[in-house]
Amino acid sequence: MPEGPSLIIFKELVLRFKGKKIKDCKGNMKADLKWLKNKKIMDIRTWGKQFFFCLPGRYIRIHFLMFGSYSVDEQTRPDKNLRLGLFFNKGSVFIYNCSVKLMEGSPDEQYDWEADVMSDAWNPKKARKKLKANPQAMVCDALLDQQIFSGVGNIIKNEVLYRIRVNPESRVGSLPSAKMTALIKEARNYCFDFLRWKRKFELKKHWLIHTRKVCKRCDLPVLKKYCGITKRRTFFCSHCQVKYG
DNA sequence: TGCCATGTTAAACT
DNA sequence: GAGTTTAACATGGC
Repeated sequence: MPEGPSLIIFKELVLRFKGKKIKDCKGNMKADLKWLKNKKIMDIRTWGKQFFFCLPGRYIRIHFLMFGSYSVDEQTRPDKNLRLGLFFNKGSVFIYNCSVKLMEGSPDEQYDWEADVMSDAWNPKKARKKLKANPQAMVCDALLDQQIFSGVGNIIKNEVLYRIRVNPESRVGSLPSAKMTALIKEARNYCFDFLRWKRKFELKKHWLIHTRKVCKRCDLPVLKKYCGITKRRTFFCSHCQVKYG
């Protein structure tokens, strides 16, 4: 669930509640649930891996973390682990196992939409500038930096680096200009491929390196290592992916 | 069956 | 106080 493209699918699923009033709400989230009652959903947005129900003067921020899940128009009663359940005149949204917070203001004032790889406002030049500001960072860490590539997660990181043939432990500042361009371009491109495959429930089928044992290009064993300061699971081919810096 | 993981925050350390 | 490590969240897949 958690990576950026998956949030787009969720957003599309609940978009019909935009403009609707919350008739009732339930759940164990740490917030004043009563306040939500009778509030109108002014807008529904995402920023990377974060999801927002915008209300007058406040917004609900949902982060699905690693295991978060949702269901829309569930026919049965929500189970006891329900974090947040919103009931409308027609339909409902249930959220489980995730971080839910009621925030002041509007997400518009608080998030840089140009950093969201799934957004129309995505600004590759700005990403390049941010990358150059921290040249000693490893590319595997840079791709997971939500301030630069909001929405990119670990699977996307691995696949992007394999696509552009760059070793995950390369230093950002040592990348040739063309590779830097490819990095930024593919980070977004892959997210849209991810989205397309995810819709068809065939995401895994398209993984070229993530969790694979053997490199598809050269047949050598794929390396698995917990790279960078993020120490996330990283799969790569040391033969096909060039190390810079 | 048990371990591990698409993620982030905050507490608990040094 | 700073930077770093660990715990917590909780479930499905292998």
